[in-house]
Amino acid sequence: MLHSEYKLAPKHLISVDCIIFGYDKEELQLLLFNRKIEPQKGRWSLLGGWVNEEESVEDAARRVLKTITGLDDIYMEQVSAFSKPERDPGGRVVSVAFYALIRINEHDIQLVIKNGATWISLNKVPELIFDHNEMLNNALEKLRLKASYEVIGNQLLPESFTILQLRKLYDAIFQKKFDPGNFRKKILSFKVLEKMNKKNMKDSKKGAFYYRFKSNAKKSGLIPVVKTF
Amino acid sequence: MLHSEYKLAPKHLISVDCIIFGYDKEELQLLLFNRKIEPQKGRWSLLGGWVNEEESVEDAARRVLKTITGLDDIYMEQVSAFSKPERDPGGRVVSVAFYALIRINEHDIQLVIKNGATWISLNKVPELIFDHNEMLNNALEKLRLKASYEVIGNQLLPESFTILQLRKLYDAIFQKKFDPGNFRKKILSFKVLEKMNKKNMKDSKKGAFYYRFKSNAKKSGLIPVVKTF
DNA sequence: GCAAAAGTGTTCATAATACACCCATGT
DNA sequence: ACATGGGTGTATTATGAACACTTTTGC
Repeated sequence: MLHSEYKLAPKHLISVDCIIFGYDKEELQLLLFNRKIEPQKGRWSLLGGWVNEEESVEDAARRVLKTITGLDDIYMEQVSAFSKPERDPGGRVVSVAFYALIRINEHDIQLVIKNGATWISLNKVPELIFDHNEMLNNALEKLRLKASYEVIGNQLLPESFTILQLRKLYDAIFQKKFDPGNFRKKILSFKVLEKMNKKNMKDSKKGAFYYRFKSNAKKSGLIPVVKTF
Repeated sequence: MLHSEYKLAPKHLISVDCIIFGYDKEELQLLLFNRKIEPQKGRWSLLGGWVNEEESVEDAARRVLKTITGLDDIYMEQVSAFSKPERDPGGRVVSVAFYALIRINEHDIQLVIKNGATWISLNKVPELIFDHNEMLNNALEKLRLKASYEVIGNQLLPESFTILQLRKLYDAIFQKKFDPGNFRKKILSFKVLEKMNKKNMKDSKKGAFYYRFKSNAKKSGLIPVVKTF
């Protein structure tokens, strides 16, 4: 492109929308906002925000995530840009969607409530404004793809967790029941988890060892973690 | 977001950049532009263009692809949005990258030349302006992922092609040699190709049947076409 | 006859799947 | 005692990788 063209080119509003996933009560949860004021009062939406002059879309997403959850260093992945001219009735806005994974019990729940946000289980998600349902579906697809090829959970589960908890997370993500024995063997074969000297005595009589992600764990590349489709 | 906020929010230039892949001479080719004028004269770049007021980024990409190649209905996939504030020294521009697959012999080669574009083999790609090399790498990764999970080639090869041609395309994409027998069996097992009553007598003495993609072919989901990583 | 790709078949190693089975313990 | 998850083992099947082998035909 030419320098001279820069002044002539049209400018656009750019927003970010965040699909915020958490995990609680054996289900994937989504942080949603119920609009308190017109327009669109009472309708549900994702967390959104404008992109400022001197920031990347990633920085914008981190900024809005921080204002709502109080957390820095949230794990995020870009989903896609959404840009149909009519997607937002309020004006022509190009939005870049991100999904974020957060530990549901570590964020500032008061801050979240104050901001009018609610955790809603994935299979109870209502109709959302604009193209937010489409964004959610794209995000879920990306999350599933990621979970297929590497052991995820570090950003959704507590620091230490049992294989049962991890398996139930996978059950929730893929909406199917994984075989306990096979799942354990497969997950441990990746050698990204380390067994701790602590046992969870709450969820079973025998007690299950806690595991945590190794700090130096490398990713698996394209070796399937689970076969799901 | 609120209606009232729309007027206050900052506006940005948005561009699209296209990573245009073709296949010729047993190699993946990339359509690149050598700048004829200052600034950045002599340097190489991807095909880019501004996004207009009333069009989606996909429409913008299709539009610039059409002006350069003369083709409608080009196969495209969104790669990612690139938005570091300093990525373009000419100004703050958020760019959405797309990769496109085109049949290298079907486009208007005169139009391409007139526009100052050149096909360059993937392993001879020079340093590109801005973050265009990064865009290319992201696009290649996406293309490889796609080729891993479904039989691609419909958009890169001629309408009818031999298994040898398809295998060489895969060799080029993954920069490795696939075993002829195993590749044939695996590809045909997906049942997305149909054998034609025509033989290619050019590339072998015995002659190889031409195949083409079935028009109704369904995608494979997550069953690997080839193992590559 | 040789070379080179076409096309099929065979063998071996590895991985996924479906279970069986014993363990530990709170109730 | 028994129910429940923890954890390990195993038989069966499916898949991938390596490669042998036969076919065809232009040179």
